[in-house]
Amino acid sequence: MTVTLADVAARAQVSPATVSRVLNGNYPVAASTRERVLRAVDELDYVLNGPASSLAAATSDLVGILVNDIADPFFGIMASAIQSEIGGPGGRAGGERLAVVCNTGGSPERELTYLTLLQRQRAAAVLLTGGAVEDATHATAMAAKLRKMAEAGTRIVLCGRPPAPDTQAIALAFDNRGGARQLTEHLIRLGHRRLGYIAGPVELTTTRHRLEGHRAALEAYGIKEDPRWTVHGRYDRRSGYEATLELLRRDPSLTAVVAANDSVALGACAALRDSGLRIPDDVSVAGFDDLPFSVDTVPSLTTVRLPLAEVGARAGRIAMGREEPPPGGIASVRGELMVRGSSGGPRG
Amino acid sequence: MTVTLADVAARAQVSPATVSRVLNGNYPVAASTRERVLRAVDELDYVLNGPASSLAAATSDLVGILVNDIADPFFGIMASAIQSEIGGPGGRAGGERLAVVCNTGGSPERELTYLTLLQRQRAAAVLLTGGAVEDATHATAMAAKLRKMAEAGTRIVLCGRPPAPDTQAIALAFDNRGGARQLTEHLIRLGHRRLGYIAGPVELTTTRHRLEGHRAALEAYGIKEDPRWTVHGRYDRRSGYEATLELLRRDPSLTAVVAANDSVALGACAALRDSGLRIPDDVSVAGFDDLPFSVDTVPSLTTVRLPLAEVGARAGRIAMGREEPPPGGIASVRGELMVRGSSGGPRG
DNA sequence: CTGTTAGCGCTTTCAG
DNA sequence: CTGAAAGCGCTAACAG
Repeated sequence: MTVTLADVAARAQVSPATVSRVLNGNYPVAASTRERVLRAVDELDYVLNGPASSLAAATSDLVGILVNDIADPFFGIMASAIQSEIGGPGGRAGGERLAVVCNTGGSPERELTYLTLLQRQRAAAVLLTGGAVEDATHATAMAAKLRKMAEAGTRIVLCGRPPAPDTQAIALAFDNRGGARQLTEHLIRLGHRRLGYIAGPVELTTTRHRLEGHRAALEAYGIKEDPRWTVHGRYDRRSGYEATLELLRRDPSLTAVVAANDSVALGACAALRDSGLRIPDDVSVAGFDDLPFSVDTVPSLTTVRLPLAEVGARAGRIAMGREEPPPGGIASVRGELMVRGSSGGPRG
Repeated sequence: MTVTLADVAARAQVSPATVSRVLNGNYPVAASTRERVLRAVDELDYVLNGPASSLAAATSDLVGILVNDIADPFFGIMASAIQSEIGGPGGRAGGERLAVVCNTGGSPERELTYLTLLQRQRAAAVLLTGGAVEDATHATAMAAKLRKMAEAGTRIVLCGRPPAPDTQAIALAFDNRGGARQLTEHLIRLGHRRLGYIAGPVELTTTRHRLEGHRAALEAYGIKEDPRWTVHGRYDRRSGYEATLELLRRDPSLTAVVAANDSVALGACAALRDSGLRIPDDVSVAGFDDLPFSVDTVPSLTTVRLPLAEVGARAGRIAMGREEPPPGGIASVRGELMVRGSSGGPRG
């Protein structure tokens, strides 16, 4: 029914091995023979059987990219960059690699499930993007799984995610702490002393690091933090809206709101406006990431730019073995403070 | 080295066949036996070999989701919804399905390549999202490939994409034409007579349909279109910015700008502001899709809401055979006009 | 440069 | 309910 490599071989009057060789292009074959095989492939409309090929070769062309939220451009941009470096020729069997992105939704279970699925497929590489969930049990399970996959020959690269202990996985991490600190210091230098902070979900490393950077800045300037000034939420617009109303309720005298990321900042701006407050005249707002829309908000958003595409591309190349990993297997990538219209001196 | 099903069988003192049966759960096995096998699996830390399994069974748990631009929330939202319906239990071998998204970048070649890759993997289903490229050659190639995949047992579902002729693929299409028409009619009723239109790439169905709807509205109101009023670009912010400047250059008397989608509208707003024009006092702006950020722009964006998540979820269920396809295999999903602050009566 | 020969690890009749 | 045996379609030594 379905045409196999043997059919092609018969038609081209060569052995199956030869067909395999021209298809994989990793072995010398006479030009005329290749020609004949290729023609047969074409005439028969033959498609290589991936599973059979992977089984025999004990590797596959699958590359998995795990993201926390595929609907968030933060991940989309990284994933896109990674894929662009992986998609090209270079895999086995005809060249192309199948770079696929898996959406964990931020759930540790789904993350592990996807890894298992990828492990089953004998994936060539796996890239994990964005913050990790901080939970001892989960971290242990992840480390064990990653180690096992690495042993089985799967390359593991962490992209925009902190290094995983007990795993010799390559990590290109963002300096969230440093970026957050810079951002808050900028606000403090403008004269702000009462700053609200909208943090992400408590369990994420990204959340903790950014919050730590924020607090380090406060401390450096001798500002004592009021517990009412911090609210936790999710990394989305809606959460930013609600958290801002909550902050305002707790302390209407805040002069600045620092958001966990740009989407949250967007919601914060909306909440402030709906509360009759002007930005930045009454309250300054700052985000994080510098997503594409951030320059277009009104006023445009002060934020920390993360080189998402660059890091994604680099991670992709490292995963493909086309670029040297950073020394020690770990690199910290800094963000860049982008001062824009949403931040100004405090009112009064 | 790597533990196989045979190892598990030995340890559990049963035959490989039995292990396979408990793993796939599609065959009666005594509870006590199952227990023993599961324990062995656990103790040995056994992971099913996907390729081997797929080869023997002639199917796989892979489900592919093709998107034009993974960095665009339009696709991210659909992909996320699709995955949430597919990820769950229900696949072979332990339950989970591997739902993966493939980024074509809008390139016909990459689209075809991904399909071939998915075809090789004997994917269980493939979902194609967003507009299709209108090119006779490509359309033919696509149709042929889709047909072949369908014959091989792969379910094909088009999500937010017009039906593919000569393919009995299920299609859940968006009524882009109707939505665009409504939108432009809204503007016309506000009094606008000179409307610029920023279209997407010419080759996409989405672009053509939206433009047709826009023109139908103009015609219905007896407005003769000036060729200078239409500019083509890409579906992103940058393109919207540049196209708007171009429109303004061509005809400074425009009172409204209709954008191909919300991202483009965002760029249009920025360009208008940078040109010293107020929205909507001097120029009204409208987008399409109603992405999450659109309600937060200033002024908030008048647009057409597309039920991306709902359609994605439905497509996912249909692909999994958990929901009946629409009658005739084709459904047209309407958008909803969202009138917001960016549209008002023309100046003067 | 090309053919032959064994499997890769799992599923699935077919018997019991 | 369980076991034995025969492949699934391809790759990779190993010889020529």
